[in-house]
Amino acid sequence: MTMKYLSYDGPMGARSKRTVAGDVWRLMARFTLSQVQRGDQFELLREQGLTPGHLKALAILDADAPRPMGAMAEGLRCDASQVTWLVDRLEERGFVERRSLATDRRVKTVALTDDGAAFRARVLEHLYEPPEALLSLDAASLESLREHLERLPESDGDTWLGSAAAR
Amino acid sequence: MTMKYLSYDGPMGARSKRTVAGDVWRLMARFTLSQVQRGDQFELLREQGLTPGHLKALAILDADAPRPMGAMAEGLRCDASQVTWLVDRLEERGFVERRSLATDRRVKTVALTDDGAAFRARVLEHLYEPPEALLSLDAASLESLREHLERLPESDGDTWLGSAAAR
DNA sequence: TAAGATTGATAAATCAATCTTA
DNA sequence: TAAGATTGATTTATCAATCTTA
Repeated sequence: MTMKYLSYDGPMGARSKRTVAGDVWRLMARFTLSQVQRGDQFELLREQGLTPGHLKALAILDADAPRPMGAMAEGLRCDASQVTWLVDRLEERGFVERRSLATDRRVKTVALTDDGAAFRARVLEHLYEPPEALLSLDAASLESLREHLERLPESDGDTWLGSAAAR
Repeated sequence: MTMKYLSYDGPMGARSKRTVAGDVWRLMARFTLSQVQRGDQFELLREQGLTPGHLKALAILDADAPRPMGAMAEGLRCDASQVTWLVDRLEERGFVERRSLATDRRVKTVALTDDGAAFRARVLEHLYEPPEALLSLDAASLESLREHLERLPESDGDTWLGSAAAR
């Protein structure tokens, strides 16, 4: 409020809002990224010699609907060659299988196996476990956070685990 | 409330709190990671042919206090050899310089140059700019988010940009 | 020709030697 | 011997051919 005359972003409200948004972004990014870096979420994957990219690949597969590799690359926001590599590893472990598409023989689709669907479920459940640090907040704070975070716009696509490469 | 008798996490309060925390974690992680993946924050770095790891390295340097490479590896939670590589690139661009420590000639410290300090400031400022999506929330929501996020415990160390490698 | 998947080349990370100084 | 930095080997990503089918 004391900076009213220093603002050049427009009226006081706008300046203040941007500042608060900056604080929120810094706090949220710091917390999330330092938690992700701890990597507890990826234990199960590492046991299998897989990377966070493989989790992302599993996450965008649907047990009932084999998905073309090209569509996976789009969903993962990564290069087609990376999908080749990811699917190679997943196939070696018996989590997915490639199928040829009868209607267009250029296309290969990727289908989850039963093992793959089970592993996918376990690893996603583990991923979604809230970090201990969050539980140090009281119930009312958590409710409030949920309420406001729910208002954020959806990011387009299904890229919430970061690039296939990111960890 | 309808699940009271299914809970095995203890009293209803505990079960409910963990569930809410899970929602918060999912919402927060999804938002943060999809924003980071867009990579707008790293434009300035890419122009210089540098990676998010280099930003992290710059971020933990202090213009007034050269830092031993070993201490950087600790701060960055990465291998010493990665620090060698990061500092090589930063030195090529004139952003830092290696110095030998007179009191222990095994140690090399890394000092920001004037150019490095200026670049560090620009790039951090850019990084801290809140994403547009956050500004779609109203001022009251943002204030509430800030208030509650501020209660989160500090992550130990200064690793908030993720591993030196992560993007 | 172009679309879709793969292979090969390079970049950026981790892990295991190596080399210098304490 | 051990600590600190570097170099080399391997893994995981990106970018540029290549190979097959439409």
